[in-house]
Amino acid sequence: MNHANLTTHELDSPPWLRVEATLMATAGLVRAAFDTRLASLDLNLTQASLISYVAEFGRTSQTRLADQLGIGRAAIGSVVDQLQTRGLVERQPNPSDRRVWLVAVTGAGRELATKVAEVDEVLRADLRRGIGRE
Amino acid sequence: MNHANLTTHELDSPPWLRVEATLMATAGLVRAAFDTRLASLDLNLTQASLISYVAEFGRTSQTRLADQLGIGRAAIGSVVDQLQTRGLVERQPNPSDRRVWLVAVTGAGRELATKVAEVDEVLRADLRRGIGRE
DNA sequence: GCAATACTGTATGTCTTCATACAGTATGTG
DNA sequence: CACATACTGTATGAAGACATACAGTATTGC
Repeated sequence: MNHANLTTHELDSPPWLRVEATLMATAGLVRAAFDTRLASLDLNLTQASLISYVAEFGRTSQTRLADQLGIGRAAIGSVVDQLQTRGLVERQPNPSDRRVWLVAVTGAGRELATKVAEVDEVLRADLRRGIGRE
Repeated sequence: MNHANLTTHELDSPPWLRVEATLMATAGLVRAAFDTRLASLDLNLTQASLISYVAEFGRTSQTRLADQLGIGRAAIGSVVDQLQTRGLVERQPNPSDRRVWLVAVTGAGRELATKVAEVDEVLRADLRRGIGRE
């Protein structure tokens, strides 16, 4: 739907900031590919990463999530809000530090995480096979 | 300044969407590295790419620029606005098609483009040498 | 020629992220 | 204990990009 002309960018184009533009474009393509495939689960890449991480490593503070996912604390808060609204994760207080929330995956969230893992596996195989030109 | 803990993300972390998260993080690092180095020219990566492209290939329609730079037409319009305000590029009418603007680099823009090329060369060398862990 | 179709650039609203500032809580030092 | 300092999560405003819809212009088919 939104990746109609994803292949328009010419990777064999001349050297005006070629390396970086190509990398950025590739990253965009990968993100788009994920978003497309995750759309059936109604998740974007960030949300899926967060759920996957918590499902695998258990309750995690938001600051740690921010570090692990490579985005800021403010952004993490908003993502947790979204997932919490949908009942996929929940915030639990940390008895030993009242500043932090421990983000935990719910039953529904754990279920969804397994589907995310399947999507991940398929797409990774596709990438390895070298779909298109990435 | 804004890349204080860029290295916090652990590239050797477990396999929860590892490949994609790493790629996205790396792209972010590269973009950040460019933005930092281009900040002295008061340009971001998109603006620099646009100027470099036009400086090298001459007058170009906005749609073509959008395709080449891998962003949408709406976004290109806004970038051209910014650069035009600063007198780095200008919009010239296309006599044979009154729908399109031909974006051309000005004298000041061409001058700046050479500096962008220098920054590009330096950073590319740094990347090749494998600064940090990218 | 004329209608239907396609294309260009712009306007608009939304989304995601960032940077900054802040209040509340912990921690370390004297 | 009191104070300064550091840390956590949130609020806020900005930037950059997207998708969509639109008006104006070209092009195509009849």
